[in-house]
Amino acid sequence: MPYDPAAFPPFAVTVDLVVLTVRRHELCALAVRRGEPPYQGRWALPGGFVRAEEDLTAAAARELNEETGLRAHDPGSSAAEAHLEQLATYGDPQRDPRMRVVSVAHLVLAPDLPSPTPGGDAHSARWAPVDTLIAGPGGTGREEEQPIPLAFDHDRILSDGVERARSKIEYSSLATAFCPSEFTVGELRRVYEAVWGVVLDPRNFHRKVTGTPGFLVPTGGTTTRQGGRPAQLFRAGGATLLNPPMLRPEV
Amino acid sequence: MPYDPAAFPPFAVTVDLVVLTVRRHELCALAVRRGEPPYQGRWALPGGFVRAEEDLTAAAARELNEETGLRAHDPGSSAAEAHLEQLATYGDPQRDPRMRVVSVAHLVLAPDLPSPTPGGDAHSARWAPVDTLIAGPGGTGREEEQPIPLAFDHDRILSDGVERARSKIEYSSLATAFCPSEFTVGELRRVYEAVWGVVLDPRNFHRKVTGTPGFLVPTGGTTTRQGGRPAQLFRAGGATLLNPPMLRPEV
DNA sequence: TCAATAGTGTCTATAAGACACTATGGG
DNA sequence: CCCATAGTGTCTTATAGACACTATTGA
Repeated sequence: MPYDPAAFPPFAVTVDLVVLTVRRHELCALAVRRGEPPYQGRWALPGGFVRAEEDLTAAAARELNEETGLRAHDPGSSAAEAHLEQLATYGDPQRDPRMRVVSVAHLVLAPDLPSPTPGGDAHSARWAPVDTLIAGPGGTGREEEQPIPLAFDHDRILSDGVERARSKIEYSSLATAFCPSEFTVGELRRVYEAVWGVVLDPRNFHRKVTGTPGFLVPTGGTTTRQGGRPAQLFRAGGATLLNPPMLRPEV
Repeated sequence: MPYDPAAFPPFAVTVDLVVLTVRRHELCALAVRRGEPPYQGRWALPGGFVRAEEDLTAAAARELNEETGLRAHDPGSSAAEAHLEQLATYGDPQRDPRMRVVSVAHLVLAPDLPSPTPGGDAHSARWAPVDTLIAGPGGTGREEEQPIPLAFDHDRILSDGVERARSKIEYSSLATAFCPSEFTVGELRRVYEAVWGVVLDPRNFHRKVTGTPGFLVPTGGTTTRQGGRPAQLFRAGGATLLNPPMLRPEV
């Protein structure tokens, strides 16, 4: 196992971001339009090179802030917060036609942003329902149309990120990362329904989440922003792992 | 977002392997002794550079075969099989004092090998109980001694790999990857007990695993290699996800 | 008034945990 | 014989899912 620093093959290392949010009861991902070849004009995931003295997580957080203005889970910051975690690394030798690029993909779960178009240098960025970006498990995209594939291997990265988010809200309290800092049980339920693409029983859901210690902390306030009877407002509690988990309906 | 191929900072990319097995009722990991600086003489995880035209998974499988002779889940091969999956990527700028190295760690779950010392070019390799390599959650290693830290950030990589294995056997049938091709329910239970470090009720365990469709397929044979009444032999079934999952006792 | 959502209670089926009991080999 | 492990059955308790019912707002 000779470990010769001079003989290593050179790689470029990038970070790509799967940024997910829930808008209008739909799971949406952030996509940017490529302005140059390869894949010019196609939609892609945001991302960029890791700098020479930069940690991988720091690079992902920097790209996220440049694209959306979000800060990655930075307590005490005035900027909006989002959950950031490493997703997986993609390094097929052919994934970029120009050179050997290894991309460390990260997953971001963000609350619905007030500004529909993110700021920063991403002038041609949009939130797109994931169904319009990638084909669903049934093999068909929304409205019976096949979506135009994303650039590079970003279809696969996005699919992996969506599946990670879908499974992770089962056994963790991460679904609250899609909500504003104060939210109602009904709003949290609509997050689950949008991410999983199912309909949940409001009464059993209420009993489940309010009965799990540490999941939700009541703030004392109420809101009628969803219409109907005023609902209690909650903040995310300290619990990160849910035991027993939320059960995703199947079949 | 300028994407200039000529301006990227050069990285070295390696794969590191967390190879786990169960030997004598203990969860063990493969460790190799470093023969050169840095960290000369210290134990480390096996690994090596990704070649210029090699996929990440292929590089991990190659390193695994060089170190242990195992093949990664290659049906139809005569060599022993093991489960291989990507674990996570580690890229702290300071993790290797010589240069910027990004390591894509992989997790391997292997059955107990007949040869106690793996072959290949790893003359100073050993299977070590994970408790003797890293401190447990209580902050103490086995026998009240603090283990000597592994080279680089391999303590953290090994911890992450062990935790991944512990949680993954809850909701998947991956525990069978630690078993030979034919095994008994009792042998599978001892795998769970070794990986989780707990004692499970043999009767409830038997009812649970034999009642989960697709988990185990009886081969018709029996064995008395564990002593006592002859036990049925099983092969791993086609199911990969267990629903409902195995429950890890807590507290 | 009605429409909408919030929230509670009750029943049933499923499954986990505890544990008594029987079965079948080897020394 | 005893001892080990394999395998089955039974009881209790926790909880998911279905769903009846009440509560509180705005239009």
